[in-house]
Amino acid sequence: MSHFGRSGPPDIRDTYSLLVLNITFRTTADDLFPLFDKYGKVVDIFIPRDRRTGDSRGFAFVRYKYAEEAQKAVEKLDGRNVDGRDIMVQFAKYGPNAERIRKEAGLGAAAHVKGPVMITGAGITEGEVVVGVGKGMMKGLVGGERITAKGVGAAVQVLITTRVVVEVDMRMSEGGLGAGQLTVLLLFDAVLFGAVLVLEEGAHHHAELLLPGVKVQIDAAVMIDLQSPEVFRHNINLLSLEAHPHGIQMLMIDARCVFCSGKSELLIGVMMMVM
DNA sequence: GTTGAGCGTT
Repeated sequence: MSHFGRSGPPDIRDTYSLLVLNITFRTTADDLFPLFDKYGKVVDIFIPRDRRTGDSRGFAFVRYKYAEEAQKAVEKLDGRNVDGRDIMVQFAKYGPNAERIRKEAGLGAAAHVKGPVMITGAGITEGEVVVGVGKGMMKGLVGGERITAKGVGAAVQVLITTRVVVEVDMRMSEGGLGAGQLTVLLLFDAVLFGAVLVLEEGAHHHAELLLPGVKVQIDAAVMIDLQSPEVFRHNINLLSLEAHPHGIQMLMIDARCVFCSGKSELLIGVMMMVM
């Protein structure tokens, strides 16, 4: 028997569904459970079957309680050989929760503005940061919206799950800061986990990452014009960036900057291209 | 009893 009593669809609210393709026609939910449960709380496994014959249709839906755990399972299990076949694991795109989840991902781009921008130093008062997420966002999401964060310290996380062009534009306003601008331009088509790019002061960074079938190039240029460069620091971390053979595309960025100078001009461009 | 791109049950 299954771990999940098959008396109709369970409560699927607040769950994250993975589609598991290419399983054998003999594979059962009980076979999959120990595999997937290693990476998080699996709340349901459903293997669609032929109405008439009851035969497996060769794929499964595995539902997790938490998105992070589902993501982990994708990372760890996609491509894994199970019972002689290489399974494909990806987020379910057309299920009942798919729309909600896509929205969450998009809203996350906005909502993950963790903290406020820090503006300290002589003659500098508290300022304001406006973070705009460009139009490239998936439709129905936060495209074009602007978020304002006030306070101290700035961090922006962008989580995207599809091909998209994103512009994150942070502008300092008021606060005696002079001109400060951080522009992050992302152009990507694929994802690649664990890539970390830290830009030190004045850095010019170029990295190439090669994945099976996908070439990702990351270009970052930093131009700084500061009166007092020594009091300026910034970094951009590509927290996660995954090129996925089966279509899951995800990128997470953590961009921070600290302006400590009365006059600063900063332009950071990060470009990723898939060839 | 076999097969092999795909997205969902009571």
